[in-house]
Amino acid sequence: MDQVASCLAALGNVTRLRIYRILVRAGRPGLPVASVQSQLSIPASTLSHHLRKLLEVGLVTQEREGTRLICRADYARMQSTFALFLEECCADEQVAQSHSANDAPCC
Amino acid sequence: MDQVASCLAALGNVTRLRIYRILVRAGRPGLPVASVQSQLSIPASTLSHHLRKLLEVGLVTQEREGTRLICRADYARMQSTFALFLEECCADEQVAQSHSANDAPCC
DNA sequence: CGCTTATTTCGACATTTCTGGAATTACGGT
DNA sequence: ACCGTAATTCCAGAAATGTCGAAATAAGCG
Repeated sequence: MDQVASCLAALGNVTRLRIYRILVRAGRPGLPVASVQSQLSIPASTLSHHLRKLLEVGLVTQEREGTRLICRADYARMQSTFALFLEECCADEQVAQSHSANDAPCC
Repeated sequence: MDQVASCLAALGNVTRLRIYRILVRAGRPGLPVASVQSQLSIPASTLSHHLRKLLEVGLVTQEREGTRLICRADYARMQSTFALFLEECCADEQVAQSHSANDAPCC
């Protein structure tokens, strides 16, 4: 629960969401930090702070490749972050006797 | 983008995540505020603040039923919040010539 | 109307977050 | 060893967030 919340909090910032989106789109090969920066035009220190937060919660991994640092989205962590909602949907719902027009299934 | 970020930020707090989870599990019928409170044992004012934030971003709706206020998770908003990631996964990925053992598809 | 239950608003405080300039470390090439 | 590029850490200030008691508002009931 805490882990999910911290991941969501990490993504709940427009700048970090942009960063993460870029990495998600980049797929397995990932991207060097500088390449991410060039797509966002924000100061390097700001980017570094945000990347660190994404690293801390495990949504992103880094691997050094010579002078550059490759960032990749961790898809497993992404999956486990969102699974909570989709799996538990209406788990506690009481079955109603009569179904009205508004009773479309929620999931 | 901003909307998605604000929804994720709203869920990126353990207390609000618990509240939202309870409502997601409750399904279409929803739950009155007091019922949510009894499952969390937090002060009413604190709960009210968090509920307001969930309302503001559209993740939760409220409807008065006599003296009680029924809260429901908005499943459409939940869907649109998470869709971004699953849909855009590796959209920008370059197709590699050779596939190594680590090249499992990410989505 | 007055009472009770349900819920929100107000106010105030401590804590965390976001931002970015300046200095620092990391790495490879010459 | 020195230089240039890549990236992080340090620092500091402004702004937002989380918490909750006390007071206020809303709705039904006798």
